[in-house]
Amino acid sequence: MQKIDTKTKILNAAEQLFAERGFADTSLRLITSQAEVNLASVNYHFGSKKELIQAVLARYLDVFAPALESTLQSLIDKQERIDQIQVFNCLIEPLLSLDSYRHQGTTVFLSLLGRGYLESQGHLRWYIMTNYGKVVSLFNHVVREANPHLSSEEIFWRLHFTLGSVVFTMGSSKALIDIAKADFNADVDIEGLIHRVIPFIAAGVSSPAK
Amino acid sequence: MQKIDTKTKILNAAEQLFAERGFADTSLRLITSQAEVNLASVNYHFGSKKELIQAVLARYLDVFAPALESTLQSLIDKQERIDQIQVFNCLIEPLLSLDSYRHQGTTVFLSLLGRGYLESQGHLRWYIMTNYGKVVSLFNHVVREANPHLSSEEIFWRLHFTLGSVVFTMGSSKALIDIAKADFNADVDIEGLIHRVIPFIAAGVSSPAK
DNA sequence: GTCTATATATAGATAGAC
DNA sequence: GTCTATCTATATATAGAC
Repeated sequence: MQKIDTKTKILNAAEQLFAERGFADTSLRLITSQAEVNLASVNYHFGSKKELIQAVLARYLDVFAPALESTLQSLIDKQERIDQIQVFNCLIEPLLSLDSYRHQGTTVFLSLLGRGYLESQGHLRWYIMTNYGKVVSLFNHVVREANPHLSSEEIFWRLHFTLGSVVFTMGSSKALIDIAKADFNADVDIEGLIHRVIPFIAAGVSSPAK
Repeated sequence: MQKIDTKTKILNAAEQLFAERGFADTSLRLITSQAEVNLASVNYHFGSKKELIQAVLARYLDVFAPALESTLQSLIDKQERIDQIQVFNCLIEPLLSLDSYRHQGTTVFLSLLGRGYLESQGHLRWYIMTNYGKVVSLFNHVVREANPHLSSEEIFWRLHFTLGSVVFTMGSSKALIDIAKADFNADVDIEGLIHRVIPFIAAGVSSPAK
């Protein structure tokens, strides 16, 4: 049994609860009792609940953003002509590697991302563009290369439709996986879900302009 | 100036605030001050915040569900072979008619739906299936007819991806429309957004099975 | 049905002993 | 760094006068 410091215990408990219940519905008392630490330690280590939320997200983004940048750069370096499906395949490994980084890391990260967008009234979007704008731009650029028939604006919208599919599904993935088990006797895990959603969004993004 | 009763004033204020800020972040005090009614009237008319949330959703679902059922039934009656894009076109009129039913009704409804799914930990899903299960099943049935190459399970997942695209985009539509204006000098309204998302989800849903 | 006043619970945050 | 105890604000909900 390794010793985990208080700061990490708080982050671990907070990310699970935030992902499951959302930010507003998760009190500091719930987090600290789950983490088995003292209530006051949250403010000591993080200053406020808002800063705790940022720290939880940053821990994932600091792993995910460089990983995605790396797979995208490999794709760019490898060949001239970039194929649509390859672009989205670039997401798979960085997303799934979060599952070995943290228990259920992929689901947690995507849930947090979705909740952050919907609950924070735009603050998260600003935070991500400010701190991780480089890889967002790179992803945009590569999608554009793969879809020369689409305008920047059309790509802007379609990438948001994509984001919606992914974060909404992952945000309810626990419930959906249970339903799939009950109704279809199907065992789906997060990896299976990602492999289902990639063809869906790839087809949507590269569909002919209206 | 027509006279609006207290109950309706509360519903009108609540739906706007719930759609913009989410359920947990919207207090009864905020609702009643916006509605210019007394705080105690919420409990008098609705019993509790939870029942108010249900009433807000029910007001939309009671309009939307029969309208969708009607357009789907027309499609079934009209012809033998059902085309994929026609199925999703069945959504357009029932969704847009909410905009004349209530100010920004389409956006509000889809925001509430998305937030309900993500914030209520499955209660809303149960509520919808219990009270409006008939039209959900009908929609599922028609999608299946239009996509005989897909299994029920595959359709189950793809319709959730679809739902995610729609509710996530609409839930942030105000911010996204602002960004589109700033970055692309594009004027997009809710109708334009729906006409953008329909081809996206239609392509995704009917894409070849993996 | 609508109001004031208040009961009751819970939230985030902090002071100060150890 | 960690604890107990507590401050302060705000939440939902209700009792009872009008």
